[in-house]
Amino acid sequence: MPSEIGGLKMTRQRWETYRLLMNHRDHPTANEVFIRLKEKLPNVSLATVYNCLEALVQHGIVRQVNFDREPSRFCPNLAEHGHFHDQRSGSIRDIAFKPGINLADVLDLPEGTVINDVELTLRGELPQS
Amino acid sequence: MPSEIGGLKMTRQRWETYRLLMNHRDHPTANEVFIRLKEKLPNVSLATVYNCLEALVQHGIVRQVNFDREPSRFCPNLAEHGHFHDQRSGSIRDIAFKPGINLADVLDLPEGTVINDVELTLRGELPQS
DNA sequence: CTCGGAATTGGAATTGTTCTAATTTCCGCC
DNA sequence: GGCGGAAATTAGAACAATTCCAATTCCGAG
Repeated sequence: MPSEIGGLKMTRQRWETYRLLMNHRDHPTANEVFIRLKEKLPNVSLATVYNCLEALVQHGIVRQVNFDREPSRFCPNLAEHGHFHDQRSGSIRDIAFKPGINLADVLDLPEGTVINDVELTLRGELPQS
Repeated sequence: MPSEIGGLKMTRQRWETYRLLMNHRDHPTANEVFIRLKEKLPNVSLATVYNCLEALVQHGIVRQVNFDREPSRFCPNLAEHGHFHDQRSGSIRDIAFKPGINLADVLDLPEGTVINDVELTLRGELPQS
């Protein structure tokens, strides 16, 4: 276990939370993380899961993704990207921008606007593959 | 009062809710709508406000806007646009796409994807004007 | 006018998240 | 190796936005 990531001191719980997100990148909710984490750390509490996720989000190590008012989901993909919720399967999939596209370039923002955070979510149906 | 809008039968409460959103387009929360609506309809209940907003959203007459896990806000601007939350003033402002830009064109989506809904939110600082 | 379905209402219930206070762990220093 | 203070973790209570529920009111067709 590294002693820190991105300036955040790693503890057992933070590290396992992070590893879990990196390992299956299926955008789990806090509660899903909690359930999975208990296999590794049987005494972990839900409060700790929230604490760890918040710490990771604050340090820019993972991103928090919100679909409407559903429970927040967590994503370790740090590249600028959106999220597509497939209404057929219920799954959530990362959506990249086309090469060379910068979101700020396609928006009609006043000169000098500072963007600190962007969230792009889509809902629809992916083609039956 | 029209008898219906977009297929939704208008009632006194739905109509006043809609008018209120159209009149000051400052992205109020359900609770803010409730407080304002009481001036016109003193006996209105918060449950009704939620019902009316839901009916309007379902019929595509207004849009529901979510910033993280904050209370939902409501917006009668139906054009495809994003929302910018100015961290300095706390205000929310509609952001149009640059002319000719279609969001689906800049995203790397599989051929045949159907998009039913898009939500784009930004957070940052608008220039001091 | 009257009946039936839809809308509205107030309050209770639900749910994801945050807070609190108590305990445990971590880490530099003796 | 033990000690002390700070930070992290824990369990459970609290909270806030929203939804549900049962009772009442409204509205339009006949």
